[in-house]
Amino acid sequence: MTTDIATGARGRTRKAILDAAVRALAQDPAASLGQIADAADVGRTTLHRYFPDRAELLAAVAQEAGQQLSDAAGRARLDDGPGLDALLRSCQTLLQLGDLLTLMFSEVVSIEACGSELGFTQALDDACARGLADGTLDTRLTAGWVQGVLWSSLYLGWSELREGTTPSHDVVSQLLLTVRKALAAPAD
Amino acid sequence: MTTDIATGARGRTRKAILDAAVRALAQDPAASLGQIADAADVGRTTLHRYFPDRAELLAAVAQEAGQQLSDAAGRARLDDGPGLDALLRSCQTLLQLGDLLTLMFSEVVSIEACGSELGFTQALDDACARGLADGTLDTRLTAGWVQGVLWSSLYLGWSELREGTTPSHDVVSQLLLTVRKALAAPAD
DNA sequence: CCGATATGGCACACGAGTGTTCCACTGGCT
DNA sequence: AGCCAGTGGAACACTCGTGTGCCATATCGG
Repeated sequence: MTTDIATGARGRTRKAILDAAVRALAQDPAASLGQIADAADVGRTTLHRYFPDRAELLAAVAQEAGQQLSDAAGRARLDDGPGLDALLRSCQTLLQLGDLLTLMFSEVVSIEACGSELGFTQALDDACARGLADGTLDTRLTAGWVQGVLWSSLYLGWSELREGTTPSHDVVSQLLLTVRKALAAPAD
Repeated sequence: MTTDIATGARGRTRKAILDAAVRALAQDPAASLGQIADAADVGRTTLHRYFPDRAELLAAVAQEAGQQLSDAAGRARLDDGPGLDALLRSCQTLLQLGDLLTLMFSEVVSIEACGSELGFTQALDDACARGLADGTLDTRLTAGWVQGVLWSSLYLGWSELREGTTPSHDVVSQLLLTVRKALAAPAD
């Protein structure tokens, strides 16, 4: 407990490196350790002191991503209410992951690898299945396709958001609108 | 004309290298020239004979992509009929680009760089504007967002297709269904 | 004040990818 | 046969990222 993972100087710089890694890798999936160290305002030596390998750094980033992912899923209350509403809520919370979304889509870290550990993937599957069963989702679509629409739309939203030219509110409203229209069961 | 770009042995191996580059770079955006040469069943020396630089190879790939892109756009007849229908047609033709889509999304090749030259970007913009004006597209959406939905859905469809687990016909039908529902103007 | 901890800079060795050069081989053509 | 374009392989030098070790410096707590 004297050297906890989040205590004092060690914890602070560790987090700084991790954050910088997410930022730098999102901007360039092949960013060198030197670039990451620079982004963290840290010497490359120090980076190696915390993460001996590039692989270990990536693993730590993946773990961090998994944590954020399951936090966002928790905030979305995936188990509550109609399936479609749960998915739309998760759109909003997942959008806050920011650069982590870029990392998942550029496959620097795999969604399955860090999401499955904490049951996130399972919760999302369940929400899709529930939505197809409770009549809120279009049954002409596969559960897998529904998830795919969610992720690709999320990526689109984050791209627009990162661009900075569209106000955050407009992005969210257009995102929710298109996803709902695309996935909702037909009126008749 | 004795040494045209597509004539005889030189043209054939050039095309083989280009195709292999698309394949290899789609699978791994950081593929080495050696890997590309292997994929083309060609010595690395030969590859350098055709494309002295890695940059030149990438430029050639981009040009090829631009050509394919504008061909697909032509087949989709972007200027004909209601805007929404034109976009749905382009979904189908663009899906045939295959690995080239992966290259565009992994930003090995930028859509703007190779698409703008041939007026493809312009034609797509026009189709979106026409759709918003003729009442086939949902006017609550931005033209930019409409294009974004098109591309991200296209990426989703190609991902499923490449996976190989879903039959081609099912992918196309789900793709067209979700895109149409997402972008179509509301019934009332 | 002093020691422990954390950090930064520097230098080194190592491997991978790249671009170049040179030479040998094969095929088709006259 | 000889010629020649096209090709493949080996060798080389160069760059860049990586991982390691060492030493000087700063900062915090006693």
